[in-house]
Amino acid sequence: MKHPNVTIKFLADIAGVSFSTVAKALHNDPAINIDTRRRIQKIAEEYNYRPNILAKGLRNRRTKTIGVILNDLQSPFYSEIYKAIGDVLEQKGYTMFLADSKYEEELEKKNISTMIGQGVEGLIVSSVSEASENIALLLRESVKTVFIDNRPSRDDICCVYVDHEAAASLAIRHLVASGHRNILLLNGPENLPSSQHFARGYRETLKACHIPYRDELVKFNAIDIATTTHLMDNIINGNDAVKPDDFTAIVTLSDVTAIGVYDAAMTHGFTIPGTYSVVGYDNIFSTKYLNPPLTTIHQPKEQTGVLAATLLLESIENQACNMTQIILNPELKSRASVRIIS
Amino acid sequence: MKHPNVTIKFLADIAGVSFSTVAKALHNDPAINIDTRRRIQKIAEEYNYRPNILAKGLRNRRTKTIGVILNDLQSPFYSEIYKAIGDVLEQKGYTMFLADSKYEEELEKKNISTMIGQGVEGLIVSSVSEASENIALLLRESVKTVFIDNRPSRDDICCVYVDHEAAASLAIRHLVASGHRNILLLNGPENLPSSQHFARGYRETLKACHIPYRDELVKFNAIDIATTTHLMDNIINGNDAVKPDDFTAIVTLSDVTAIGVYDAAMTHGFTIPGTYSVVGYDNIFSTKYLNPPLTTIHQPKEQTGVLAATLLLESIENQACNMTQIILNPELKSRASVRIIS
DNA sequence: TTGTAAGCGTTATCAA
DNA sequence: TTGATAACGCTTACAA
Repeated sequence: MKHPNVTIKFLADIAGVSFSTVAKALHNDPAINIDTRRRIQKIAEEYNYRPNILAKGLRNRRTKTIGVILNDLQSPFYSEIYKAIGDVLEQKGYTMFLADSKYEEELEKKNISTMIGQGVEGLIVSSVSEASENIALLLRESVKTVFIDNRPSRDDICCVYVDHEAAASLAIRHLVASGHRNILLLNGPENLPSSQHFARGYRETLKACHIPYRDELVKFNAIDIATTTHLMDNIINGNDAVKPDDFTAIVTLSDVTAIGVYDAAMTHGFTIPGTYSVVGYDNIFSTKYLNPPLTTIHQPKEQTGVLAATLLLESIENQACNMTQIILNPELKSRASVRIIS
Repeated sequence: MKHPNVTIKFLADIAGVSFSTVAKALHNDPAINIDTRRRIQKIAEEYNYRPNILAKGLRNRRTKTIGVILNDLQSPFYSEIYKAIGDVLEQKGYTMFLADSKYEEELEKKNISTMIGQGVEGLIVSSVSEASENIALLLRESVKTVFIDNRPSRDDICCVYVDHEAAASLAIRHLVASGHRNILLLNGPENLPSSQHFARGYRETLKACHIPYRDELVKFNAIDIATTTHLMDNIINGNDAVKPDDFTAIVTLSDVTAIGVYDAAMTHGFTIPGTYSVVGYDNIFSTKYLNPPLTTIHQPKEQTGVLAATLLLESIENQACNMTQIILNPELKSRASVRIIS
């Protein structure tokens, strides 16, 4: 019942023909007698023959795999993106490697290296820092890459991203329109490109609204609930440079961070939007059902994934050096976590 | 600056030695003169040499890749699991293929086939139906497999899962203890093994509580918000066999489905737990912050991923035929979505 | 200490 | 219409 390794050679022995005849028959080469072809195909089926992609790839330089490297596999924001990527790939017959860089530059570098070693034909990366662009740039000749989730510093690389400055602006203007002037920014890691863009949008918009910018109101931190809760603990308890009365609203780089604020609200008994108004970013699916429903800036996540994958496959299949840069627009979802103050 | 293909042969030319000397030097073979070794390693570094994994894999039958096949990449439930899987793999130097079967048997089969073709050394699968076990069983000789998220029908395969019957029992008993006797079960797809186990737990527990089982109170449906909302619409509008007054509580196979009920509550104006009490399953991270916080049955997702990956790697590295079956325990998280009625 | 040669499973070219 | 042969890049006896 069990056969050691069902290879072309193995089938050739069984069929009593040469292995190259089998190869041709399996490719339905019309040069081979139609009956022999049929017969061989039948045998292949019977023995459950599966071409060895490694050998194939070695020979053809094609592996039909692409790598996706993101900063947090668990985040609903990213999962919606690679869900979409996976769908496109599946449809086009590609397989997806997935790796988590955890916002760590070293790990990202390692992931890129591993994927290239695995022979991926393309890469989709949400990079940790500007530096990582350089890595990929260095390697661009060998692997096509599409960057997502941030605007690269150079314009000769392919990317799909949402304008984070515009997003921050949307958030700030909404809060200002609701009467807020002291806005705490709970940003992501400092080296993260999107953090930087978001912070710039925050600064510029405050300026445009004639509100003085205060450096201490911008916090760079890891994007997770525990870190955020801890930070809020410190603020509420007076152990931070920022005091509880220094702000009336909070803007976050991510809905996950916003949920961290909700968590702190539960433990410290402050209320949203009573004590603090909160505006998130991403619009992950559960935010609509939070208590209170979170006002947030929507990112077209599925679209990001679809576009990135499509772009990548196109540039792979056409051997073209694609430099398309697609900028998607954020959108305000006004819900109940912002209070109007006088 | 750019070199066509940095292979061992290429390095050999540069170093002026034979290619096998290079191969050995790169493996730090002590047979090679230490100076030559150093020199070659330096050159390799300089030219950014990266061994071709395809060739390596072809030769060694080792690809250092494993495949993960799940039913819904986007679900926070699964993402927590493969986050954990990815962490274990990364640490052990493996790369992960990820594929989505969308609860479709055909797609699952295709995914398994693709992964095997890619030469994965192992597979972690949350299978769509009992049938798919057979597929993998058939192929067990070639690829080690660990099943997660459901109890297989046979006991000679390796798996890690939470006892869904126990979970359903926990949910039902909690509701019964709160005075509920008419409980709607919003289950998953009918062929899904976990749906079946959950339904059995529901039935058995009702029986144990001396509550008559009513077949029409069990709904098999896709696990997503839209489907659930639609179903609830029909019920509320009287377009379903089940009428709005037929039940006072709802148990769901997944927190995502529970959120669908929350969604329906918003549009139809019924309240949770006022109109209906709700108990979810999975304990995905956002449930704690919903309005109201969702009472749910916790599954140890991270642990599932870690155990599955560890088990798999062990059986790969020891060439052992591992048949461990690990059963994890669910846990009630009592929050505010269940009302006590008299 | 270094080099030669065979083989992993394909594909593709050329000869029979 | 079929078969022999070389090549993809690597590992590993074995020979020099």
